[in-house]
Amino acid sequence: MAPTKRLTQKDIAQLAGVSQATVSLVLNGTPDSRNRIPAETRERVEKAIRDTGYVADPVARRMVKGLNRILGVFTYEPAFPSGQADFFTPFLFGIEEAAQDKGYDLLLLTGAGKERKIFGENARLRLADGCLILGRKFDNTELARLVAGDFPFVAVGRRDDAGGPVPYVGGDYAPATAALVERARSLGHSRLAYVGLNEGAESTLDRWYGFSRSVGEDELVASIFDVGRPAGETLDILTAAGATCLFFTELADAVRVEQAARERGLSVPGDLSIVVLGNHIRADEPGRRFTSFAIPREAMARAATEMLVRRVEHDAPVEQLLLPCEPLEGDTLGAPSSKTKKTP
Amino acid sequence: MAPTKRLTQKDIAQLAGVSQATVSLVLNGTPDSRNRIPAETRERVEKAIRDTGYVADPVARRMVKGLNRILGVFTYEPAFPSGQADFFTPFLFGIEEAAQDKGYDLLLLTGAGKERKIFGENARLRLADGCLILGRKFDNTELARLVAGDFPFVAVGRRDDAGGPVPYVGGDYAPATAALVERARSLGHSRLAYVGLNEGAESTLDRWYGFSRSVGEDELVASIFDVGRPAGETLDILTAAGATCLFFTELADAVRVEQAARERGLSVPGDLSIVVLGNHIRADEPGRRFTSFAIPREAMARAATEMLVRRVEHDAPVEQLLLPCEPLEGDTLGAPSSKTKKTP
DNA sequence: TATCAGCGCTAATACGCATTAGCAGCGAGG
DNA sequence: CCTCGCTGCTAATGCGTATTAGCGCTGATA
Repeated sequence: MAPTKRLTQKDIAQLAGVSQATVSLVLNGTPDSRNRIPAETRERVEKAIRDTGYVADPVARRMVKGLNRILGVFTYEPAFPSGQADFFTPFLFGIEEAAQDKGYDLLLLTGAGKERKIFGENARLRLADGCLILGRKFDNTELARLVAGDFPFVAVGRRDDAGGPVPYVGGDYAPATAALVERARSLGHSRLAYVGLNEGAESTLDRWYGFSRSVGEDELVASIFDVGRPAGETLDILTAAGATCLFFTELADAVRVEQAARERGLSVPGDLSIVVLGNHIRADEPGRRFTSFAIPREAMARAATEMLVRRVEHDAPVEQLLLPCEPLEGDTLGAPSSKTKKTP
Repeated sequence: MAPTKRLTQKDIAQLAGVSQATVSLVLNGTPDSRNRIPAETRERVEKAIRDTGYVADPVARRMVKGLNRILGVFTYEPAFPSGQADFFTPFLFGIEEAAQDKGYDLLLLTGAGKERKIFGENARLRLADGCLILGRKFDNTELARLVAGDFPFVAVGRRDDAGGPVPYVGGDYAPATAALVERARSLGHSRLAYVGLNEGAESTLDRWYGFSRSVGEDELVASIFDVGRPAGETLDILTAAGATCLFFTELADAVRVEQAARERGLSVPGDLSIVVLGNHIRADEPGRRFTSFAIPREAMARAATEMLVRRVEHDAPVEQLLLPCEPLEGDTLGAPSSKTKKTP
């Protein structure tokens, strides 16, 4: 049996006793052409539309021209992870909210059956008027192609140039990181350590730059440019170097090191301060509240959506926006004690 | 900057010195029609395609095929709540997974700007090929209209008839509830109590029916057909009635009553057993693990998506599917003690 | 030699919509 | 009486593709 037939303008036209063209005019005629259709006729058409719930086929509409009031959302990883921390949820919430405000629906590109690629067999993306791109890790080739092309898009999260400026809304990690360094310094810390990658994604780089630029030559007593190392080993290195305040890019590392420290009888922040660069999802678990800064995910997503709408509707120029990250007090940063100045 | 004109099959045809139809046949002819194009010609066409990097316009492609490969997702509440428990996430995950499998994208209906209604000013629903409907609470008028219409849809969660059978995938709460009652009975409980609504949503009714049908006349010693009542009051009533095992539909009620019980020196499940009818999101918090049953949300969503695809593609008949809910052992159901048989 | 069956390809059409040109009717102005 | 312009609509077209019907040709068969 054939799939259910879609309702078309022809059907509406028949119901209202007019031509297909008239239906189209009623739906989206310019003020001048619309004026030429008397209220009586218009109402007949509108009634037929209301009765049937007809909506113009986005595909046909897109073909002939113009906008669908649909924003594409492309995620490099599945948008709704089953396990634990859901990275995308706050972003999606912000996007949904802004899209609803602006009167757009969202098209979630699923990566249909295969690996997630924007440009695949099917540039299905193009059904939407424009597209938001999310993901921990972007494919730079694709990004360059997007930049080169003329399809409106906005990245959530700062992205480096890819053959041209990338429109984005990101978090301003560098100053937020610097502010935390300053705060540690003002509490009396002068022996700092950094644990995290110093290369890779832009968000990672920003943290490292923000840190390294605000830290004095002799303040940085140890760096571990790696993540996921055994906590004991990490702690050995850092305490041997006499660090009094540890900066982590990864919450997981911080959690483990904090635990290891306690097991060795070191109190946090009494004997050792710990700072995490950026709040991570589900950091709001019972127990420790790490000193950190807030990543305004929802606000980023809203701003990105609004930026995209500007680009779609008014062909606005490329914008790049970094939103400030407020410091999170937490309870893992305090004044240094003399006890940790030397390895026990 | 003038948008680069999109490359079309006509361009390729010109380059290869053939007709547009030939290009299309080379790209996606059936084995029989393809055979009729000699290798020499095919290669000329393919070379032109390689040289130019031509890709068929997905929009035109979908247009002629009549299928958009888009599934609508309508939620009666915002899909991504910022606060606390996110009801929809597991559903959305299942939907995304199944849609990706089947090669569909998802259109999140935001209810563009206004109150969420399927049939509103803007019945954008029909943008998609079919639609999944989620929500704690449905609008029955709208449901009836959907049933009467010919737009393919599937509800996630059982829904009663609305002028006709509603296609759905739900959780089979009644037997799961009955199984928990049976389990309590086999542990020796003979004085049971029920706390929750006995009217309203189908999911609520199912629990009550499953409970009331499997409970003997004299086993049910107390019922509170309400939710959100003060815990102390609830506990007073139930213990006065001599109940040894309490069944809750709402996790929140159970949590508060359990706490109240402990404050009165009653141990759970030592002195009082508590059962929650259905696992709720974030029930996996530290502390108590209530005895309950698992609602297979992801599986429900996957099944619903697949059902919808069947309806969209093959005009399959209405199906109604209930998925089993596995019991969750938990630690709040144990053998009754004599201590609770009378109010202290 | 007339016929006919492939072969290799193309013209034509449909998909659903937006848009433009323009038709029929009518009252007003000349 | 003949335009002219306005009103209220419709026919026709094009978007880029998939698909079908069918054309002209060649070589084999009757």
